[in-house]
Amino acid sequence: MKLTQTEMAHTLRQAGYRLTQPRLAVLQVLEESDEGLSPEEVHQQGKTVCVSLGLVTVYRTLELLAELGLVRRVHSQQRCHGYASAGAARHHLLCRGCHRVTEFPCDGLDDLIEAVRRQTGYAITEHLLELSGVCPECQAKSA
Amino acid sequence: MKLTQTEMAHTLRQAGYRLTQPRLAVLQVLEESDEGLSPEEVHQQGKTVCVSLGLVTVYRTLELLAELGLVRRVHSQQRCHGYASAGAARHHLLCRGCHRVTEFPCDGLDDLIEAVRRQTGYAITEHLLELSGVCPECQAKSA
DNA sequence: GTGCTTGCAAACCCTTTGCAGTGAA
DNA sequence: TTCACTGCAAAGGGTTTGCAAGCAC
Repeated sequence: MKLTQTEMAHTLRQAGYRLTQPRLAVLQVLEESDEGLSPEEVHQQGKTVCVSLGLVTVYRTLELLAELGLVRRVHSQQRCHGYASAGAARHHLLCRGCHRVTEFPCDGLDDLIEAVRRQTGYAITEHLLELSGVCPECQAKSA
Repeated sequence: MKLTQTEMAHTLRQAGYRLTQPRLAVLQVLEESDEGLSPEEVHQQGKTVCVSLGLVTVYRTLELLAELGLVRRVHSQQRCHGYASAGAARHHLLCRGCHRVTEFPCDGLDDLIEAVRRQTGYAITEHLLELSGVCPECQAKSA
């Protein structure tokens, strides 16, 4: 699921924020990329969309967009501070070859979480599941 | 599963490293704590065990111990660079109240991973599953 | 026109590196 | 005794903050 500019504008407006070129640029970069990007990478690619884009603004924008749920933070062993466009799922599949980030449906997870809740007594409110491996394309390349 | 000093000494020796006071201190702190600790926290607590312990040594020791598999890196939305004593599992349950890190058995995960592999074609080599919520003790406190 | 937003520069903090003294084997 | 290890100090790099100029509304 990708977010359109219209949807984004609406979300920003509703939260009392303005729709600006830098914000559009950051979101566009994340939507056009399948990878989890670092702030630095977002800045580099964002400058092709909004020439005057500053790194500081990227940081502020990423924080804002993450707060609004328009982008999602991606943590992994390799790159700890990645950002990706927000889809519905919280489950990420990382390719260690090309760093692309894919989301996948994860039907069995709820049962699993329920089992853990029963065993431990925790009230579980969030989960983070990241699988990493090699995507079909990179497997083909290395073969 | 906790590691004893003897086991640790053996692991270090086998890899060609020396068993030193700072290394013992760092491991002891992580074993006595149920939380995922930041390098800074390990340093603070470690100084009660090894008075002269320096922060730099904590960083170097954590990296070494992680490499040897004696401690494990813990990533989460809140604290990105945490370390915890290594157990058998890779599944962590974080309490957002007291920051304790519990490990839990996760029987259904292999099936889930296999399903994702079939759907996506990825060769999945690693996984990271972190659940977070509120532990029973913290639930009781806030009640 | 108003004031939220931006970009630059500088401050900040966490982490890493260099080096001489120290202690484990 | 040897040399891996430590701790200090300083460098390094990524992130945040302050402020005047610039746009969205």
